[in-house]
Amino acid sequence: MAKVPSAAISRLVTYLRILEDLEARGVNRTSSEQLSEEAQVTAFQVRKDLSYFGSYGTRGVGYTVPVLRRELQQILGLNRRWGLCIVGMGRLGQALADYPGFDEHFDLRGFFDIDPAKHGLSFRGVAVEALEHLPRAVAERRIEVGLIAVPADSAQSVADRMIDSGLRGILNFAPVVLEVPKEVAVENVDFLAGLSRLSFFILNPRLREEMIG
Amino acid sequence: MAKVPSAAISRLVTYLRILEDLEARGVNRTSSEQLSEEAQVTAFQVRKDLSYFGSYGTRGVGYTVPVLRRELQQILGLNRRWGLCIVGMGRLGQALADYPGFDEHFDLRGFFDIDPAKHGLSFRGVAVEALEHLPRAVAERRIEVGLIAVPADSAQSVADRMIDSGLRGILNFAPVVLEVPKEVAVENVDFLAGLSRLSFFILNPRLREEMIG
DNA sequence: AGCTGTGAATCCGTTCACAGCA
DNA sequence: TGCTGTGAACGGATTCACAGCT
Repeated sequence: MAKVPSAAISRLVTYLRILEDLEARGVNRTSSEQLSEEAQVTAFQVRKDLSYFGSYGTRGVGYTVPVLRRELQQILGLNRRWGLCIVGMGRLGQALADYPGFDEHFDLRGFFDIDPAKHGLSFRGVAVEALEHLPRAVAERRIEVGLIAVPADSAQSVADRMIDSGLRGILNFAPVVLEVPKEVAVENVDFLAGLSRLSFFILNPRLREEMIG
Repeated sequence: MAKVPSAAISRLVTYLRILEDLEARGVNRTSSEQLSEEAQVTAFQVRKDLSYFGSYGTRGVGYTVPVLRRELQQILGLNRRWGLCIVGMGRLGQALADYPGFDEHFDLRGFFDIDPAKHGLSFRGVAVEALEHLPRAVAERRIEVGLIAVPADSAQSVADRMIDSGLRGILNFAPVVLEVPKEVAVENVDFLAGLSRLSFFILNPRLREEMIG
């Protein structure tokens, strides 16, 4: 299964979300056409994206919602729950700690902060700890993914400690380009970058149209 | 200036951030080489990205930090502040309301929520209002960009009201694909999608390497 | 000599047309 | 017949080599 465009992975996440929604609404059968409308891509795109990983539909018929949902979960690794920790329990970290959306596929197993004033605060029944506890927590609680919610100037050092502790994936909310070894996966979720892009697109509606997006 | 890859815009945002940082540290001169290291792209990429918009450096010498910073601000529309409002003052909306990073280029001019219990709460000296006030606020306070921090199932209806109110740009934190007319710019900042991708990349380090990212 | 700026070449992702199967 | 699955064509983005200034 080599040669998958990385943008395809993002679209798989979207398809999965749509399928989970369809399934919750009791829909049993769908098609590349329907998925493409919901995801706002072409039906070609949907079929091609799926074909990188296998054949999950029935020709002449379509896809069975629970079947395709399960396959996509499997592909994305969302057929199991991942252990997650948050470093940086400022307002953003706290808001994320209480965000209900994690529950489906992720389990919050640790909160860390350098500020002693935060230690002992509790979210979802889990206490905030000193950052020094990170390595042990990662090992003992099977934490695989770390979420960085600290200011930009300490994000790199937090990332370093996460990697030293054995985390293999980092979700980075700080507006910096992290340097990490290639075996560590990083996703940047920098909403300030999104805002900055918005201003450009508002100024250049014509150009944005040409870019399709 | 037609034919700009849309990914180039994201990189310009990164370059700008690096330049602001260099300038704050008193650095006056830089090069495509230095910028490329910080942004983790190639120097070719940096020069090409800039060349879509003009020639801002000096051959044989490099770039003058404040000059290039100003040019990028101009291109991205960040040489002025944008009026911003947040709809959905749950924990995420509240955390964002207090996030200091906005200040440089954005000005929070309104908070809205459907829940009357939230009305009157105040952040940064601005009170939370009923969603019904949105159209008037947009017109009277020059609000250009709206940030959606509501649950997925009400995100589309909030987007509709934002567009009716005259907002031209939407930063969407809800995990849904919004339907908007093409003259409205949307950025999705869905961190759950980022997490879901992470799980895939952790499972497939080999494949991720092939994808470069 | 040195670093930027850019047309041309290459690479990669998306689109397409249609083959394959129910 | 109908919708999926996919090799081939296309187009857009990145890489490159070098021309252009200072």
